[in-house]
Amino acid sequence: MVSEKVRSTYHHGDARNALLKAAGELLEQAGAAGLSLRQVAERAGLSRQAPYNHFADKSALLAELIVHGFDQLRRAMESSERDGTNAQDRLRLAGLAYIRFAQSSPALFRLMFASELVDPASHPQVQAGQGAALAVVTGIVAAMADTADAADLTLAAWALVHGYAVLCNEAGLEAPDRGEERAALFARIIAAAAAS
Amino acid sequence: MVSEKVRSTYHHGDARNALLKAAGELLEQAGAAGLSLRQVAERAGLSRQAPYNHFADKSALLAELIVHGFDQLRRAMESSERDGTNAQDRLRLAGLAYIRFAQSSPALFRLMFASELVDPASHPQVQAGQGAALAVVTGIVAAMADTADAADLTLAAWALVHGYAVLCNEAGLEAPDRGEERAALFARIIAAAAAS
DNA sequence: AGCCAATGTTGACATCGTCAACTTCGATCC
DNA sequence: GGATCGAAGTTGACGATGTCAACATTGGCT
Repeated sequence: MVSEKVRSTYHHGDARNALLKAAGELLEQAGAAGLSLRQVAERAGLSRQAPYNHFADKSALLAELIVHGFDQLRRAMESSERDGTNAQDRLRLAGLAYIRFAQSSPALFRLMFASELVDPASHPQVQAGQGAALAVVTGIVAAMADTADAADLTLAAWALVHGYAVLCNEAGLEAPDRGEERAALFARIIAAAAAS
Repeated sequence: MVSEKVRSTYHHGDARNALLKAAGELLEQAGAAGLSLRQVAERAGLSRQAPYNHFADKSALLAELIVHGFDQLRRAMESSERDGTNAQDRLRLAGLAYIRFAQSSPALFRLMFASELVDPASHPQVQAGQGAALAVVTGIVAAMADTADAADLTLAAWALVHGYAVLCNEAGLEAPDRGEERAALFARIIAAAAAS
């Protein structure tokens, strides 16, 4: 099924993508700390050192995974947000997409917000990805509050959903099937704050 | 200043505490991933293997640090909460204590919510510490809402403050000196939700 | 005085990230 | 078409790490 075909040529042909794919699989399976470059290379059918032909070092590879993750997250929020009937509903759907993303890719989600492993400051692409994802939230909240409060409420909305997602994943806050009602609760809270 | 006194006896006398202290220092300095047991032992004036006389393995040592961290956090929230003039003000102060804790010990705070490094499920003491800290929030929020909404709002309050703290530390959300106004904002939001 | 469990130490091993040096190949120029 | 050159791939080596074993030292109890 997967690209397990034995490499017949000396050159791989698509090593970079193979490495990224292998890394993504190992990430969810072993966690970011347990992910070793050597295992990634082996799973991609390459030697230990091969990753260094395509990435500066381990954190550069992880940074690519993170960028891809923020892309997925942004797209998930954008596409589900469109189905909302009003601003509060759109915020609810975006929040739900955020929570679902964190639930379905917990290790990637953790990595995306682990500045210790991959410092966004030294990987500008990561910062850009974060910014693009946040912009979705900003866009929705702007429609709910007057401009004076929009920044505060955007921050609160992001913090609320992000905190919930983190606490569920890391502290076992509550069962994963509560996501839907929580997204509704959070949207209601932000809407109430916008109205007051 | 520190306990740098050369050990004259074969037995250290207070090895366990010395190891914990050294680990705590190295944690903030090198991060949880960069903290090595061997460095901890060396800093405590012991040999590589000495930690294994007092802790089952590396994660057991980290678990102890975490427990101590939750104790600090709970105490900080409890003591500042007492100065509040009403429920909203008490929530504001507890939130501020939470944010300040995350700012002053970022590596410890990260470790406390990194289930990948130290799984709370396999370290019951960690879970207990988390629960005790959360109980403070529960106590405050209970005074703001009728019992039907209390659980929802407790969860929201925790998520809001935690998310903000995480995003500041990990994503550089905003400058650390905004903590005070943010705590006030968050308390206002929860109060508004309780009233609606 | 003598023993024993707690505590401390060094030896050894597999694994990891990464630097160096070498090999192989495919595209480009005469 | 054959030489060439850089990109891509490979193995060797090193220091660091967590941890298992085996051994050394000691303080307290009998």
